[in-house]
Amino acid sequence: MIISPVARQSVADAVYAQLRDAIIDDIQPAGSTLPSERELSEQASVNRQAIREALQRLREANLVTIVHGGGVRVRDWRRTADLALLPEVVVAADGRIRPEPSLAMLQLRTVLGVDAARLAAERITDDGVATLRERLAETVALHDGTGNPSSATMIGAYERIWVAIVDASRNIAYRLMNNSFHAANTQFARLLPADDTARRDHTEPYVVLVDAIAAHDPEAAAAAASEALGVAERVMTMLVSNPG
Amino acid sequence: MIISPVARQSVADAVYAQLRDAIIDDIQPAGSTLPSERELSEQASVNRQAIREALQRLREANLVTIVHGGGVRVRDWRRTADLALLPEVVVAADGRIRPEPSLAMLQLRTVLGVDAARLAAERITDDGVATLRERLAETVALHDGTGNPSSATMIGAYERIWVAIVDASRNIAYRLMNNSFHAANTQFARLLPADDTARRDHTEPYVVLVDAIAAHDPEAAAAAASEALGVAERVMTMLVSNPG
DNA sequence: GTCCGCAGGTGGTCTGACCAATTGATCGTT
DNA sequence: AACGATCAATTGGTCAGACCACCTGCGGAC
Repeated sequence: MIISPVARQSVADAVYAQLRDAIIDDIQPAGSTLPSERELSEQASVNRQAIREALQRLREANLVTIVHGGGVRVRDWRRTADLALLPEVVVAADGRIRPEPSLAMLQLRTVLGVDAARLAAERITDDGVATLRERLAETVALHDGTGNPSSATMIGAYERIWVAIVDASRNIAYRLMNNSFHAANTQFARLLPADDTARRDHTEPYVVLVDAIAAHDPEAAAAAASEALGVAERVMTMLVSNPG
Repeated sequence: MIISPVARQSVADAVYAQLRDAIIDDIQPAGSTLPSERELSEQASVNRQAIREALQRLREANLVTIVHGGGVRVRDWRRTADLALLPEVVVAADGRIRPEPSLAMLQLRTVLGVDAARLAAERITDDGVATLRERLAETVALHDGTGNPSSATMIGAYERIWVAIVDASRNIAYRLMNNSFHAANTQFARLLPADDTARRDHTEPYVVLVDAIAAHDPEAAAAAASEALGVAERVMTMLVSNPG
């Protein structure tokens, strides 16, 4: 038997997660003031330093403002937080997937992916094409093989194709954005049922996509990307809308 | 005379900024190990707690991995950091604008803006239209007025139009993304020359854009958004390419 | 009534200690 | 010599208590 590694989270991590979820879930509404550091440390039975680390991270995430001598105020995260919060938003505190933000994310991913593919077709180098074909071959092999890859393995394989595409687009903003999606996808992979449609073969549109990019055909690449991501979007939409 | 408020930053903030810039600038390359907390605190002549807060924030930003008893390793931020880092990337440690990431960001903003406009045209409510027209009127008034608004004021006015559009698109991912752009724009506003083209009147395409969204015409809205953002992109491209 | 000043509360910094995990050298066994 | 168990040094994690810097609001002086 294989046991999964124990998730060790520090005290500060736990405090941070609690406060973050309370803010996202509007339990601690925007504009309200958090208890003082000393009070929080007493409530949580932890040292004040741990509280401080958590609060500073909340500030980094633009979830609160901290005023020296004043206090800690909750901000309206919808108006201040950035995309880094998305992976936390798509999963509720109780571990369930939130349908609405999830679909919003998939929509954004499609738009970005289509344009990244277009850009990649314009800018890709010979080395980039080689890498891309390699990633595609690995993904196809996973489906053809006699093994029984997990859905997380499959999602990872498709993600690596996209990493290669975004790399080829030579746009650091697209790159960072793709990293945000990766974090959110990791959340999904943990939660989706083990035997789901993610393991079915969706490689056909990717073959077309890679060929279009390699041929330096931006419009064809965009169309193929739209197709490839549209499939994923529909699958995920279904899974998210009626879980289980 | 009016003096600008002094930027008070805590020691932990200063440490964080230093380490972050060292990582982004590859002075502390990916894979390398940072000095121990005790050593850093000695080097910087600050408390170990301040060092810890900075390191935890670096971890939050996916710039380093921390292993209990192991050490602090620098990650490849291009592959791990998310869009929240973009505002830090567009401005170098010495305060100068980095052209390449800046153009990448503007490109991404155009793609997202066009799609947000399309979505807004489909989903906007009557209340949303009213808010949008109000924001537009405020921006137009700034140009028509006899006052002499700063470029920061103008940038803020255009940003509020976009906030209204993104709100109307009812997509939380687009919303968070727009917040990331706002942070980056704030950086720009601080650095751009006081008397620049940002203060010129760019409202015409926005009038068309708002009308198209109000008329629930997605394609016209997308075209107008492309026009409006294209202008901004060209202006910024010029400013960024040959500063001063 | 208005204004000033002070006291109490809040975040920011510091010191020093101990706990927990990793690492690598050491030493013994095979 | 190769391997493995052991242990000490190193590093991150937590804790306690103190003091400084800043903000706020109450109360007294005017």
